[in-house]
Amino acid sequence: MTEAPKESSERSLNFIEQIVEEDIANGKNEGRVHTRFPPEPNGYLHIGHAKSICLNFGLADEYGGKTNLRFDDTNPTTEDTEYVESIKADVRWLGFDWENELYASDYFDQLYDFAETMIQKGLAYVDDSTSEEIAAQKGTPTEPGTNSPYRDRSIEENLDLFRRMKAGEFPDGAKVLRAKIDMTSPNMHFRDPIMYRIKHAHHHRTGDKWCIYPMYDFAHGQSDSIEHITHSLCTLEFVVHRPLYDWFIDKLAIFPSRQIEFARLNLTYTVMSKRKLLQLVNEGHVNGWDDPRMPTISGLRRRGYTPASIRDFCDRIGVARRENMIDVGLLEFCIREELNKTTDRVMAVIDEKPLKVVLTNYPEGQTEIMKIENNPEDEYVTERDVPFSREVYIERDDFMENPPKKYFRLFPGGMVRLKGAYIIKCDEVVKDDAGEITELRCTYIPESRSGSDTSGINVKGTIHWVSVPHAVEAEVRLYDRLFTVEDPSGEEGDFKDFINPDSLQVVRAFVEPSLAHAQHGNALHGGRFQFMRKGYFCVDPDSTEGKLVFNRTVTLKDTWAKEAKKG
RNA sequence: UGCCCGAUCGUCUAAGGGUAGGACAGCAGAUUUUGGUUCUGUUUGUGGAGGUUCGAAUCCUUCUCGGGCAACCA
Repeated sequence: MTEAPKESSERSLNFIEQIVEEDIANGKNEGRVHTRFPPEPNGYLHIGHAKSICLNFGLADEYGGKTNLRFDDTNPTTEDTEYVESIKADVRWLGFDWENELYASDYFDQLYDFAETMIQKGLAYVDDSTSEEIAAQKGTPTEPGTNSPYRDRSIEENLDLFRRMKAGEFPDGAKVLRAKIDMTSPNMHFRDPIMYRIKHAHHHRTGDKWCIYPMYDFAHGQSDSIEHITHSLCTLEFVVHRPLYDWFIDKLAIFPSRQIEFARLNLTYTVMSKRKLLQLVNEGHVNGWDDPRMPTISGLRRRGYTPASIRDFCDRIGVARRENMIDVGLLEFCIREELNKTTDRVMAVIDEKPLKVVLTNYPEGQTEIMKIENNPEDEYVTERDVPFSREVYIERDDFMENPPKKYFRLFPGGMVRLKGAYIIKCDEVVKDDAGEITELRCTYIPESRSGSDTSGINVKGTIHWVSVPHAVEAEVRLYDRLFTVEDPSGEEGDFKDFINPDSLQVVRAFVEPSLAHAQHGNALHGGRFQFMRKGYFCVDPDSTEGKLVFNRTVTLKDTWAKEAKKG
């Protein structure tokens, strides 16, 4: 028996949990809950799969059950072990552990026997029609189909032919095994669906043992059944397949799993179909499956997303049967919320041409070590050393010659605090012949040192900075949404017409020296940081000792940008 | 034009005959050495029409709208 489900008074259940609790209450399957995550190993996992993974593993966890990882590998021509490995890595990275690692191909012998059983019951026949002829026989959703001329072959002939298909006597496409149901059924899937086809192809696990392979519709339901899956969760497009699965299960008299369909995840400003993602990769619109702009698990990982933030996201979006389009802002909220608590604050001036600030009254050659807190969110706040000197870089955005109202950064005659250091006052703007600002000459207020400020001066703005002689140069990759419209797939025309040309911006930055040896991966918090006032960043795997590369995971919320836009 | 799903704030998601609630987003304010965080307040919703009922988001009818189904793909 499983543990009793948690008291339902407080928590509201989603429709799947309600079904599961009803089933448990009714003593169905002895109260057992066993789910499965069934990817086809022909592509990389994306955030939509994460929803399914969290659902399946989460449900089993919640009700003391188990979850199998099962690869639906019934089509050897599109599948590969490369995908098997990436899928396993992604599921593990998300934080889940499967009960059994299984493959639909484990059941090929069993499935073959099921097929013979169907023939023997007079419920399946070998059809010599071409695929075009079969398509024509199917009719259309509004017109009934017609029977194949091979539909009434004898059981003996069907058995003989099917065995010879298995033995490799016929070329690809010469024959198929079809279920004998009803060519006039209003459900297209009941119009004598194909059960087996001939493919003389090498399978990634069974090698050359088979030259006939079952169709998904003749493998999936039975695979669930064989594994005694109690609740088989899948997406809405399989609703119309369910009666067929139930029909096979019934005719074969095997364990009936209960299929429950939910709406797949759609995210704004991206695409989620494997076909479209593959196209983006193959046509070079992105740099591979793990491009940080991709909604793939590997892309999100490289972008700096954490497993916990993705799980939290999947939790927040809920699950239902209506079509949905989730605001990508929710995903960003989830990662900000976690990174705000876990990352150290550091300073990076992200600017191709940063502004040099010279403190005219600060002694030449002097260096002070400022103690700056790492993360104010920590219960026990720690500090790090940041060198300060006569010349510092700031971002050009943090200075304006003619500031608008409510601008409280630096401007001529104005004052700001350099984070963790001194308040400075802008005395002079130096320009080159072209009129471009090359340098700011400022004075610092010696009594305003952070932590021992006796100046009595109150400034509105605090900006970040990096000491020029101590600055470490780095490459920073700034990412924006991959598409310019919320629903590129729903738009007229090709979805690729809406690719955002500015989704990747590579810029130079100068970072504080504490980051000089920042590393991808194993370092504290996976090499993730908050660049103060800019956003959350992580060290990219391209980074080396000599050349730092950071990815921007997400910006900080920027109410000033919003204000400035209002005008 | 057949069959199958579905329709609750801008976006998700609760409420399963008895006060339409939460999250994100938005807006306003407070705090802040990050225009961040945090805190407080707040705008916004049951697709239409009938019916059952003391009472309907919820049950019934019907309309409208959205999505899916015609691969030897999964």
